Amino acid sequence: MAEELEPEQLNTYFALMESVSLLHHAVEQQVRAAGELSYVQFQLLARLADSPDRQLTMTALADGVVYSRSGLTHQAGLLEKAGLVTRTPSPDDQRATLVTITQAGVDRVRAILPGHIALVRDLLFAPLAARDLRTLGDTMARIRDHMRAQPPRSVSTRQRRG
Amino acid sequence: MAEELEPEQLNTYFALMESVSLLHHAVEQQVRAAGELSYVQFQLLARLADSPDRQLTMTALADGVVYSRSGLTHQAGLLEKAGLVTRTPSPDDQRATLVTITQAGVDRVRAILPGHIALVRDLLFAPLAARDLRTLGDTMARIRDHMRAQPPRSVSTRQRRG
DNA sequence: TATTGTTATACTCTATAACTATA
DNA sequence: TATAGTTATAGAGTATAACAATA
Repeated sequence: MAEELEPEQLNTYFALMESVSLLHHAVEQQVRAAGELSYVQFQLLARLADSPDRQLTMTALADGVVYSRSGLTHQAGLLEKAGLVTRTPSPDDQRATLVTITQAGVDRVRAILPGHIALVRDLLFAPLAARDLRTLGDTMARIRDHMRAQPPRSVSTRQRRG
Repeated sequence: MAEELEPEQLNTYFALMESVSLLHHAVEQQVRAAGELSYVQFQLLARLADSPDRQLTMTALADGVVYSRSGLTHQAGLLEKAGLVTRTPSPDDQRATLVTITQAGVDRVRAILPGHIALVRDLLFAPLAARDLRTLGDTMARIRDHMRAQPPRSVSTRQRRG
């Protein structure tokens, strides 16, 4: 087992991190300009808009987007204050909070989406052939699933999700 | 002429963003645990350690890592206060500041690197075959170069064409 | 006891604008 | 005039720990 990454691995790692950093920076600006939301807030709303009944529990909503409970509480509070979501106790589990996107929230997502899609297409997919796209999608899905399955490493903080 | 992303594009976009988000979160923790640095600080030090004469101007150092001058000034100040870099006026251009990594800075990077490499290998490369790796590296390099070449969009103006 | 979520708090990061100085 | 960098400052994001309520 090599102690180092192969040069090819290192280059791949760097290219991946820089590309996504650039992409993230660009979409962050687009989302803020088109809808006055942070990217995290946009992701939360987009998720709710795509959910059955347009609602999710806090825990389900956090999954994959946010890494601390209090962070989500904070963001949900901001979205609620802006009238984009409502929070109600869950009838199924009295501990849980159901977050529901409002019509204003749906409208906000719709206002952001066309420019967002255009930007992602131009920045991320423009230089890819159809075959590259398929391969990239397969590879990233594999990596994502692998990472999701990793038990959080020994770090002091306890991770969400179980 | 599609107004939307193909489902395959959407899935690829999501898988890419979530994978890198998970990876970023993991390496951020590793870097902090092993060397008490943020990932940005680690990137800055690693870049300096790899540079000729172990030094770069502020502008060159910022490139690709940080998106505002003041942000870099702040980070460089923290690194300097920690004794990991020094800042001196450039002899070539009196306006420029040369940032030089100290031996303590090099040692810090070396303390972080083995665990960092192991983590990236386990999280990112473990599920990839040699062929996948090569393809991913090529694709991400192409995307990165494409994004680097994009003129920064004026976010206030609507994107034209596609 | 474990889980869901909130609160309070503190800290870091980032960005904008005004500024100095050099080219 | 344009560029390199700093300062001041303000706002947003995130995480920790303590907490209450429910399972």
